Amino acid sequence: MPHLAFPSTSLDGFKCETHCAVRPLAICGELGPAEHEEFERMAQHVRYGPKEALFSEDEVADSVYSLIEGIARLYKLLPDGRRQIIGFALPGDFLGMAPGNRYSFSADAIGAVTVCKFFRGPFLRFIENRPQMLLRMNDFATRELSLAQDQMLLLGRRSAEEKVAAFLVAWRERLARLDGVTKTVSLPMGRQDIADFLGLTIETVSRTFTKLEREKLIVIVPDGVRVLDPKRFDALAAA
Amino acid sequence: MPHLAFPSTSLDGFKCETHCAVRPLAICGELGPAEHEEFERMAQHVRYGPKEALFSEDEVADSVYSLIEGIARLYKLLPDGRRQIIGFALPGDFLGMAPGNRYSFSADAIGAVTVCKFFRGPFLRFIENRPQMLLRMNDFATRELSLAQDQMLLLGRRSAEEKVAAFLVAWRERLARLDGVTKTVSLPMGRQDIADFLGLTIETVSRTFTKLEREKLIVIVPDGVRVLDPKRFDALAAA
DNA sequence: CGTCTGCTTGAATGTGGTCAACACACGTGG
DNA sequence: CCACGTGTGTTGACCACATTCAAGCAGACG
Repeated sequence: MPHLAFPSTSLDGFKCETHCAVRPLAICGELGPAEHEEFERMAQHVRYGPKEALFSEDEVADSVYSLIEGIARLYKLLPDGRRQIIGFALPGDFLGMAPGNRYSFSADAIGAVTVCKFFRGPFLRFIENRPQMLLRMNDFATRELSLAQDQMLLLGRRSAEEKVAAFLVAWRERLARLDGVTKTVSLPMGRQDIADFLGLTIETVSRTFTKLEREKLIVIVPDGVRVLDPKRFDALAAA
Repeated sequence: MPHLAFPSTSLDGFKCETHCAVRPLAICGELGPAEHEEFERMAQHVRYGPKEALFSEDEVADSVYSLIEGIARLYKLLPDGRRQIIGFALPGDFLGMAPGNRYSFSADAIGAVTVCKFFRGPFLRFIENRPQMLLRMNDFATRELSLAQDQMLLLGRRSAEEKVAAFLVAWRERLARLDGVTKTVSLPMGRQDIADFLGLTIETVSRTFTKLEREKLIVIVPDGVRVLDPKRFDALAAA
């Protein structure tokens, strides 16, 4: 068993109004003060340590989650252990909607993670007569779907080098939404995670990073890369 | 230019109430008689011939579509022409929701196709105060997303043989929702389409079909396959 | 007939995978 | 302090699976 740094705990002192930097991006971003108050009362704020599971595939989906802080990996497994990471969740992302009554994938924390957790029943009752919330849910789902389709194109039709380049470009853009544009792209996930996201092996990912560095496109730094030639880089990753 | 068998035409005589066999599965499946009447008045019924485009990636997304009859392929292209089919749309499927104001993929008819076409503006106005419709849209999006995630697992982590087997199993299940369970799976799409859906080449798909036939798992018939050993077959495709 | 188009088959090639060794940064405990 | 773990990432040599390139076949249609 991997060590679980600290177990999930409810944080009573945590108030979304004051702490939640990603509020405008999150599912609750457009609620008025009164409604947000009510919404907030349904929420449980929960922390997870590195590698701790938020939920697992095939579990009964009793909760939905709004990620506030940290990064989670979302993945599916084959019976023999092969893993495909279907996405990385960032602050503001909404997790846990399932087509049936069970989760269709697993999610666990990469570093330390904080979420707003809602029980499915109350959550659904809250949104079911609020068209604004439903529209926002639709936007989220549509955006997720579009990202998934981009990823299908990547997985099915791009070479290893294109996969890595496209990943770095896309990841940089997602981080830019939160932190603003930077030249140094931080990569909180490990090489194995990147490999499982891109449908490659860890060795190929490692080799490709080195190759991109030899070609003077990036510099590898601790927990990230620095992009040297954004122009040429975007071209490699071009859609 | 590929020949366009017959141009899209509006069918005034077509009434959804009488003809639309997939009504219960479609987006409009839960509308009451009065609301459905209003909904129907916004719809344009349009037919497309083989290979005709319903819409294309990057076009302004002015319409949404409910597929009534026939099959469409949904795909994305890379600048150099590589294609990834992201899905096949069947009767009852809902198409054309985009994250921005442009389509994020292209769709064209495989055989003859009939759709209900709605202009985006009126459609959004119709649903925006109907939580029931919004919930249904959410269900559709969630289901699509889940399929997309399954496909990512397939594209990233399965071998050619597993891809083909999984595709046939999944396709058979989707057809079963419409036509009921059958041993003969009809494949209206060509080998190239299957290849572009599975992230393979046409040669590999063809070889794999032959291999599965040699192994007495399937028999290849005109425009489809007959599944001989469902047990062993499902095992190959196992999630 | 001849010419399409779609599909299959064969042989050669190459990209990414597998297996193995090694480097390096962390611990922890002697 | 160093020896010794472990986990993570890099690199090399070899190999296999799927691709590429090329040819051939069957059916549809003029």
